[in-house]
Amino acid sequence: MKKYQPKEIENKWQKKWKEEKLYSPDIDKSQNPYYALMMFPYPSAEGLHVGNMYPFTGTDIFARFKRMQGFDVLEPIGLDGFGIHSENYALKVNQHPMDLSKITEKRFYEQLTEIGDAYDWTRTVETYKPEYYKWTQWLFLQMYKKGLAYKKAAEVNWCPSCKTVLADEQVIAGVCERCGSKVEKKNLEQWFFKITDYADRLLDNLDWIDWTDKVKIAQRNWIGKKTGINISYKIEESNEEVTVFTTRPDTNFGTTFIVLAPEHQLVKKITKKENLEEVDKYIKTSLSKSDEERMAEGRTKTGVFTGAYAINNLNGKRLPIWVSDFVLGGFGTGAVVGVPGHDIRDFEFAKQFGLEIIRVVVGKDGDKSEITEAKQVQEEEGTMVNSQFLDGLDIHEATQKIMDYLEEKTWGERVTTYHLRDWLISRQRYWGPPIPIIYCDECGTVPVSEKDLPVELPFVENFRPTGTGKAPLASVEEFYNVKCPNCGGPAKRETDVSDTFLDSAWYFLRYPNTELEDKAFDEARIKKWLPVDMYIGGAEHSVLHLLYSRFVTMVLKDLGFLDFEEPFEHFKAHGLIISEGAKMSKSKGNVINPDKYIKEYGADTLRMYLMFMGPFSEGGDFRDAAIGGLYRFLTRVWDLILNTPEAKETENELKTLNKTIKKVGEDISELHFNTAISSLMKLLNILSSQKSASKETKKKFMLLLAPFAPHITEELWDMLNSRQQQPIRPEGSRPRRLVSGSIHQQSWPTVNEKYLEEEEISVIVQVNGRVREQLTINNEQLTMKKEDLVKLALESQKVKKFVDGKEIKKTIYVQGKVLNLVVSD
RNA sequence: GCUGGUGUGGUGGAAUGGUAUACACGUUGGACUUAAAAUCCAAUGGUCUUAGACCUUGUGGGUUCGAGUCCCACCACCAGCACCA
Repeated sequence: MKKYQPKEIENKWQKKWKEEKLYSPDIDKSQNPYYALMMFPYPSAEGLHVGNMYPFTGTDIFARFKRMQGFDVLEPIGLDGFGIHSENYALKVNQHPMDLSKITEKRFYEQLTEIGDAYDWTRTVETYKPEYYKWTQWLFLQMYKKGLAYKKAAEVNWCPSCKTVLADEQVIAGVCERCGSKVEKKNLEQWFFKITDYADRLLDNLDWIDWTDKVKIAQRNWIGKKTGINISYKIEESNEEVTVFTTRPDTNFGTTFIVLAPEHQLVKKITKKENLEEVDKYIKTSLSKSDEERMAEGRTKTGVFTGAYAINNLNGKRLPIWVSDFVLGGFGTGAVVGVPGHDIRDFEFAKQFGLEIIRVVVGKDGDKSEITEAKQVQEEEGTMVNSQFLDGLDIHEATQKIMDYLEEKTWGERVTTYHLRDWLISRQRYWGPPIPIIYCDECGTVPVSEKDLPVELPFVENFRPTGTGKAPLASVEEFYNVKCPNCGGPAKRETDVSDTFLDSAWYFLRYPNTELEDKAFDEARIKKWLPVDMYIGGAEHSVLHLLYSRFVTMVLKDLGFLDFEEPFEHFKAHGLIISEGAKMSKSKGNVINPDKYIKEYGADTLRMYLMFMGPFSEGGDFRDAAIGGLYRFLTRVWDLILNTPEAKETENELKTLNKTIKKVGEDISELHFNTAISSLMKLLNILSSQKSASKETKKKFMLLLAPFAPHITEELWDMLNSRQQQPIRPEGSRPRRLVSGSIHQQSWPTVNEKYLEEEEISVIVQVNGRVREQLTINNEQLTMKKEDLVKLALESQKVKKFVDGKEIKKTIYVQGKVLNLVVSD
């Protein structure tokens, strides 16, 4: 009797699958394409931990299921090895990223092989290889041609530790997404992509794409579309006007002051002589404040009076103009109206400096008194007061009415603003694709010609970031000194590299096209394989990768390269596997290595354990306490298939089997792997308790288990069918689909509806909503009248006991489910 | 502060408004064994001495014949955003 020894069988099949190219669909000839993709990973040389393994495994189960459903599944893999992440690690271990990437790649692919994922190993993508980043640079050029890539000087986020600028999306609560350092502001000239041009489309499409809701919500919030109005005020003793942006013009009769951002260009023009010194001092200190200092200040308001006044057109009220850094230069018009009665920040500011507070809204608490405390500040709801023609209106009605009024008087203009900013893509680092731009004194900014791509990243011994605002490539003369492609005169290359998120913003287009050298992608292949049918990944990329990819896809559509504008019509976010209550990280020392579990129990057990732990969309805390249970399950499966006598199938067996086929299929489709596994366990329990199973049942059980535990099922399938040796195929030919071939090329079993019907139905009998009895009725009795059923129920002593001596007031019957008798007390 | 989400046995978790605690782990008892491991069988939410009854899905209300599920309020935790006007 052969024992279940995972180690022996797993390596054997992994090798065989790879040799036979079992999971490589014919890209050009596939009739029924299905593209299943797990979000592009950026592994480090340290290897994957079980938290990393988790989403790969779930995606693989789903993809294997789709393959068995008859699709030609493309399930590719690759890695994003460029970027700060990999470079910082290289710095830490003091190795060159170019050398390190080779180690990382090897280790990563080995680990994914060991876990048994069904990747198409013939078409991998690695972002740091010139044959890939050539096309990343090509993408930059397309952006440039379309006028969507531009260079400007701006206040940008600077990470002092990574020594590079960062995109807004990469600054999390004021710290660098990668290293956690406090981010500073720096004024630098940088390349941007005009993602804001696509804000509305990025927002509107969210209505129809099938994505995990919380990710859609995060994108909506990030795009942050708001409609409001720009109102202009005349400034006393001046020809200037100040324009403010507000979403709450309804409260405009409550305006008592105006505040400008320190960098607002009007500040210098309107400040009175006697206030000039103080204002200058304030601006200097506030602009030199680091984000850290500003955060430390919290909500405490600082500010300074300019001495100037604006006039409110509505009521002629004089509004003192202040300067404060709670107003952001980069949002709206960089100026706000101060309505301290109905905006908490304005209230704090007014309190700080003793400015007037006027109530113009009464909330539902009915408080009409003077506003002296923060808790009286009404922001969300209420009725207008002290506002002339707005009095008595609900604030939302008032908002529309006054907007109409202000526009009619030409004192204001409705506008839409966004939280989304343009995507800053320059990085002053080494490990990325050089931005393909040349600067010529004569011709100005000249894009590198497409035929000259790639602009290869040279091997630079000292790749350390400089911290000067210039990239390491800026000290490599042989790199940056070039001839202008236009005039032939001396010119210099751009020495910044692009953001690694650009590498990953289009990789899904490359997978079906990896061997093409003369184009990024082939039109026919794109038509066949894209958009991605199922995309699975982490919710942490809601506003990074997922937003950028959508933007890039839209641009490529507008340029005529694609015929769709949403790359991922179905996106499901997976949960996170944490450890000891925290995300796994080397620094916390809570990383769990999968290798030891694979060694001890095998990959199949680990796969199943990870999936059984809880819902895939939730993740969970990894404790290995229960992993033995899954190993036991697989051992019992082994025993069932090989050592349990075959017999004619029983009625019960067929019923459970068909129920399980239905349940497992539905569950995998919805990524409910944990419940799919539990129903497989139930099936096993029934088969082992009856101590026999038919050959057909055994086979179907194997098929259902195959996506979860691909090795053991392949081995058992092989034994069940006493498969003959595969004929030796000519070099490079594709494996034929053989009837007795791999289990992973078989069809998913179909449900026989006949066995889903129950001929005995149990109806529960409740008295006053409490369960008292369970009646078993047959199929014909299902349609019996309520009255008859009540009679039947009353025959039961258990029911009688609770009904006797009481009046039955009401009966409710839900067919085949529940009968509730309502009796008086 | 804002926006989402979560809260169920000793543990991970399951439950289209209709038998709460499926499945698994753990624990206890038993079988096998000289013994242990492995395996198999049984029990396993709580209270009351048992038949049986009552209680139980974070807390408090509500809707309903019937609520873990729907509504309101609150508490706790998690995630994302945040001086965005």
